[in-house]
Amino acid sequence: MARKRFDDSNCSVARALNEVGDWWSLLIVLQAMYGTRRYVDFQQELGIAKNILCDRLSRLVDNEVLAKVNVGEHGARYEYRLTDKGRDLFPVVIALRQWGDKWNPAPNGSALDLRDRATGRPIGQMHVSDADGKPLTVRDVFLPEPADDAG
Amino acid sequence: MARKRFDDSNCSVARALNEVGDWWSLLIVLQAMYGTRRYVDFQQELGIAKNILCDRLSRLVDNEVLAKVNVGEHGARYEYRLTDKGRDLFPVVIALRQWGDKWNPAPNGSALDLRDRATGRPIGQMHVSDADGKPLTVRDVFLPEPADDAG
DNA sequence: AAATAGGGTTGCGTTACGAAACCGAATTGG
DNA sequence: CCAATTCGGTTTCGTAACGCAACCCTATTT
Repeated sequence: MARKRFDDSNCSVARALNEVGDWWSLLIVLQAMYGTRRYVDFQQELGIAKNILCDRLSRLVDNEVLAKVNVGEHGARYEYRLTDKGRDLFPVVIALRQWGDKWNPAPNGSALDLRDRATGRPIGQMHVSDADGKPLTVRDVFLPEPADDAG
Repeated sequence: MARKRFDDSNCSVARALNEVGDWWSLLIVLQAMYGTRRYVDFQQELGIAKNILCDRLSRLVDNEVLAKVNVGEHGARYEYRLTDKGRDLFPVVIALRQWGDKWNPAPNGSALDLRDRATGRPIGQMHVSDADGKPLTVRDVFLPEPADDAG
């Protein structure tokens, strides 16, 4: 039986996981945010199998998270670039990173050190907040249940 | 060959995905945020196979995202409750939800409507920001590459 | 001409996933 | 007290995904 998919789910989290909810896709997006654009570079830097990389890249392109651009002068040379949709995953990736740093610190103790390129200052901790910026926890928020299906 | 795992990865995103990076785990956490605590309720509300649910629940318990509590009066009745670590996934889930709502709106057009329980006001859009709250895009931030391995 | 790099595809074995069946303890109903 | 149902799983089995290695074609470099 096919792996469950949630294209038609009423829950946007489920639909989001449908596109980037597997082991590799978010890591590829992260790597793209590091500046990686070439197939071979993704392959070497992530240590991912080539067929899996092909599959994930084309799926991300299908979902318009990445754009495949032919940059070859004579023949074909491709770049996979983040789209606006892909760049919009930035908060997701950073939230995951901060969670991982907090609860599963690196074995070697190296800390998160993301900084504003312009000012050199570290980025702030992400939080859910109301319109005024007041932080909200899961208990403060009313989460309407989805209508009927998964998630 | 075994599915690649990233327990020892130098990248906190990879380590985070190691714990909640599969199809179901985040949906289970989300469901727990909705208030679900019982095995059967997870099973029915998510439509997940029982063996997969068992596996994911015990893995989430192992990773201390959920806590398994025996609430039985006479015999054994269990509840799976979010830990602090699990509740800390709130920004991740909300960021994913907002991304999904923006780029893959629900087929039926129903919008996100998360509100502060106290004030009744909707929650704000999540963003990466500097210490003063100034929003930062992926281009504004210097992302140090991990030392050597995946992600 | 040979070697190398880029961007894949194909085969094959192992692992994970999903559905359904089954199971023992606990609870509920009569 | 007995039967049926609920709870929280485990087992079995077929399919899908993953990971590796090998191969392939084109283009560039030596």
